[in-house]
Amino acid sequence: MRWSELDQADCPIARALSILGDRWTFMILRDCFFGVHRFEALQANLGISRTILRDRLAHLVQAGILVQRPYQDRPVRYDYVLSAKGKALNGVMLMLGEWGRTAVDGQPETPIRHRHQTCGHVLRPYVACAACGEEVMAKDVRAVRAG
Amino acid sequence: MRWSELDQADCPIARALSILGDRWTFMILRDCFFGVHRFEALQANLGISRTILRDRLAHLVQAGILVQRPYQDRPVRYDYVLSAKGKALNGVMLMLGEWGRTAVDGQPETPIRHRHQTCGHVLRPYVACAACGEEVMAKDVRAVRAG
DNA sequence: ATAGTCAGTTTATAAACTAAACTTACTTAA
DNA sequence: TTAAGTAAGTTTAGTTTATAAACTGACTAT
Repeated sequence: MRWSELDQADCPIARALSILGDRWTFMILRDCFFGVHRFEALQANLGISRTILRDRLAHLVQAGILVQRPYQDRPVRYDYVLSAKGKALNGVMLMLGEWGRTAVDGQPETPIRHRHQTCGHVLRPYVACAACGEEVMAKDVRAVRAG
Repeated sequence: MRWSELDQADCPIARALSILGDRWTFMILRDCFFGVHRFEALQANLGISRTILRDRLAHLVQAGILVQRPYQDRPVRYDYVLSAKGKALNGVMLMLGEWGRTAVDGQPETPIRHRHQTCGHVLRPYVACAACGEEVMAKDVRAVRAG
């Protein structure tokens, strides 16, 4: 099976990954969350090849995750900024960073990366259930398979 | 820059992605969360090539995310099951699925995939702050860049 | 004029992926 | 006791993708 056929899958995780699941797209989005918005800055920061960056940015724009916002004319140059759909990835990003800190590095107390502005504390994100507000543990989730 | 150099990065998201960020690893883990544990089952279910599956499973075992648990001898055959480190990805998986449902599909009411056993409701996961318990919005997170 | 910036495009080369057949080590049914 | 079947790979050949580095075009600043 080709990766490009994955958007047909009967599973929201598969469809999400058909957009985000390649080697650089997630990293580009991470930079967008950190305020890096321009081609040259992304290329220099990620060390990605320019060909692939062009390709991935075009995909993300087409998927409605990034939006091109011109910041000059003659020649036209764009900032690549997160749309609402892109900003909706915030939760995924936070949990991915938390996993990297705690599970991969084994040390949650790395140099501060996020602060929760509303309460002022260093952010330790966790996933909660909208119905009961409790933290969702893996063992308490009954997954129903369908593709 | 090569993808393989990414594990050196000074960012927990980058280090997480150096393990998970290729085209199939996340899909393999999704299947593990859904209870698919064997080579043939994963291969048939994902439609991935056997060469890549072998490679990715070996990587995940080496990274301590999956554990091989023998289920027969002569010849030895293994189940690939999630370790604690692997189970810690639960939050990432849930948020990724939620993003797929709401942002990509635009319809949160797809056929039920997860139920929260402790409260009995269909799971609508969100990311909360451990300090204040409030939902974490993208605008309320001050990200400090460092690589 | 000359150099510099930004966002690409082109090209040759290198790496990764796919599909399909093959291998090993068994088990079960005829 | 041969013949199929199962499970987990490995091998091979061919295709697809990615990389690095140079090049292009449209400007701006000195």
